[in-house]
Amino acid sequence: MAQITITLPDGAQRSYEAGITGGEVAADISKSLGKAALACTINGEFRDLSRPIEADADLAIHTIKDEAQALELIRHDAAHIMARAVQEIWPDVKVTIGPVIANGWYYDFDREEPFTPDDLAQIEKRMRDIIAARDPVRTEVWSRADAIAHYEAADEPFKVALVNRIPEGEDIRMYWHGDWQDLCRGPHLVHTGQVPADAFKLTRVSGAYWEGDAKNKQLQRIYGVAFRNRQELKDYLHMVEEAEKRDHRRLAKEMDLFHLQEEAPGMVFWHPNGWTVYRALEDYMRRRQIEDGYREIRTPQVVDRKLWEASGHWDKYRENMFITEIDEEHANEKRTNALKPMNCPCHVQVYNQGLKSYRDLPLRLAEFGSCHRYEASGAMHGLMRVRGFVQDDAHIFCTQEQIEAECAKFIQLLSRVYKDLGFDSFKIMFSTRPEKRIGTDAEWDITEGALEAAIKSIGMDYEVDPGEGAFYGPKLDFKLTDAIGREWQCGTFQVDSQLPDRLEAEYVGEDGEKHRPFMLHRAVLGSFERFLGILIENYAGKLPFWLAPRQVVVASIVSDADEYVTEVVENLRAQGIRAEADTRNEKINYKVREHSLGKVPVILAIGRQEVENKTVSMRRLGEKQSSVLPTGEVVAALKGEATPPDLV
RNA sequence: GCUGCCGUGGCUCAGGGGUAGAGCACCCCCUUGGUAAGGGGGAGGUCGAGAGUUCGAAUCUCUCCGGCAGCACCA
Repeated sequence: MAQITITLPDGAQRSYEAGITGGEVAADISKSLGKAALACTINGEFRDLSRPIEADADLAIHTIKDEAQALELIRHDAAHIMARAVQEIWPDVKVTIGPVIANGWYYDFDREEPFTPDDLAQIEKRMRDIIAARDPVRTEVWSRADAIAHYEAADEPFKVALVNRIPEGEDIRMYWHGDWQDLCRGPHLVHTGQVPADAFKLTRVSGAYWEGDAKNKQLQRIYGVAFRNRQELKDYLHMVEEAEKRDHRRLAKEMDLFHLQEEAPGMVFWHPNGWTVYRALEDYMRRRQIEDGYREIRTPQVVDRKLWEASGHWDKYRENMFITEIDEEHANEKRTNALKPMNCPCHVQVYNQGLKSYRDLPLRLAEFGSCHRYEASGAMHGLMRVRGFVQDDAHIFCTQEQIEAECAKFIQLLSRVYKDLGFDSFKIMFSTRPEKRIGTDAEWDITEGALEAAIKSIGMDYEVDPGEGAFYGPKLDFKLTDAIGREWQCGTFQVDSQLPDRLEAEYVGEDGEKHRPFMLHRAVLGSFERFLGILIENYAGKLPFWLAPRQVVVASIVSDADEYVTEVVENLRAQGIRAEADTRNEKINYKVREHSLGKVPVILAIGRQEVENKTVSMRRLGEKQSSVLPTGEVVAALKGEATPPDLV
């Protein structure tokens, strides 16, 4: 038998007979490692411990201490154990796929009856039985024909489809524990007892389409989460709770920002507090854009279908549009209008008024454009996905040569804005021509080429997202990362030669001839509604001072202080600070609690001493301590803090 | 839109075939109290809408509307 050399991560080398397995090496190194081993990495490939090693190799043995590998294995095996539990309880349920996802896994089943919460409890219990049985995991490589024959005999049509999809040359691998068997790439644990019985939880059920396609059959998906030990599971569940606390829908109630109601699904009723934040953000954006050479315009919201037919929206986008008709009884003319879902066609109308010269380009037309889109009922979500919203939209009409400079200028604006709003990093995605598109390949070559040249010249990293462009042109999408690591796609920059063509935009060039301009669609925030949702969640409601709806509450401790409280509020307001008095007949504890829950950044408490000394007792949100300071000093300091970042 | 769950006073929620309950908020009274809920009293709901079953429906059934979670969608 040939001898091979196994090199361990610390550089140590050991000699074994060819065909030895990772598990045997682990046991040979030490008895305890043999027991603790979960899986291994052979020459960089994540493998079962039972995989024979036929030639010299680098080998790493993984135990529960290797977090990434251990979690992958635990979650993956938990998925299999769950599928087995389900089939043991309901033998007629068909299995499909069960991948590992963030924090856990899911498995899709084909079953007529949906799973109920009681079912979940029953499945969990059966899973613990399987774990307690410590069934060894065994694997074999099968031929495609055998695998298909097996799954046809077992009446598992989805597995047949999966086997057929495995590329030629790749192993078709079967796994067993107990009598249960599944098709899987692996690797898996050594036995089912290595999944911690007290560190997983089935979290929810939902429908999910086979192959993610709404045209296909809907399956029943069960989600689970799994960790290495009970504490990690507890920590995770705690984190989920914390994330729920920063849900903008919940905070909106606590802070009295806005509400939604049945009569206008997906349309926001902004309350005074929420609208104050909205306006602070809008005013800021307006200043930033004007500073950057944009001209602001305003275009109609209800527009005849003729324009949408010309732009292509009637054809490509109608199912997402609100269509309006005038009541026949009263109308003496009959026309069909649509609420605008986008601003671009209207902006071209503004551009088209009067003959444009190359000297007018680039022309940057901005609009905080109110748009309406008929979103699927299940898509709506607080402020994040609404049917009526306002974009910080603008269209730049320019020549091909100007695209690069405009792109650079836009990214500079976007970086500045994100930074001002508390987001330090963002990712750029470059989306190229999609399957369904208008325009010729030659036109796409031009727009894609121009956009990629622009992003390259800026020298920032970007990822390519093939086929994800808009139907009229390629785009850059900008994804920012929030305080708890979630990514949000907000900004966009799109190159379009189609719409200027369809709506016949033109300019007179140096040569005296008429030319088509390019049109750059761009937004920094995306929609104000959504961006405010992101801001609220990012700051967990504790908005920066300049954005806070109520910046200061001045509260009296005794009613003798009421008069001075009013005076201080007037002083603050004179400096443009959003201040309110709280002279209610309540104790200071009560007032502090209420305004803290309302996320007011600064509370100024005033008692007899403060009145006497012309001071205030200042307490900042989140701090336990308060400090007594001269009123004038506090007003001046807060005035500084209230200044928006672009005016500092 | 699809699957599941949910819809009770302003908010959070309990109840559940015999015509409604709590806490908080609100109003009134007492209390003037130093940094996250002082005390007492009062008012407030045809239980999402419509239809059906029943002697009787908020409670059971169906349809619709809305919400939540996920899926699909997000040019």
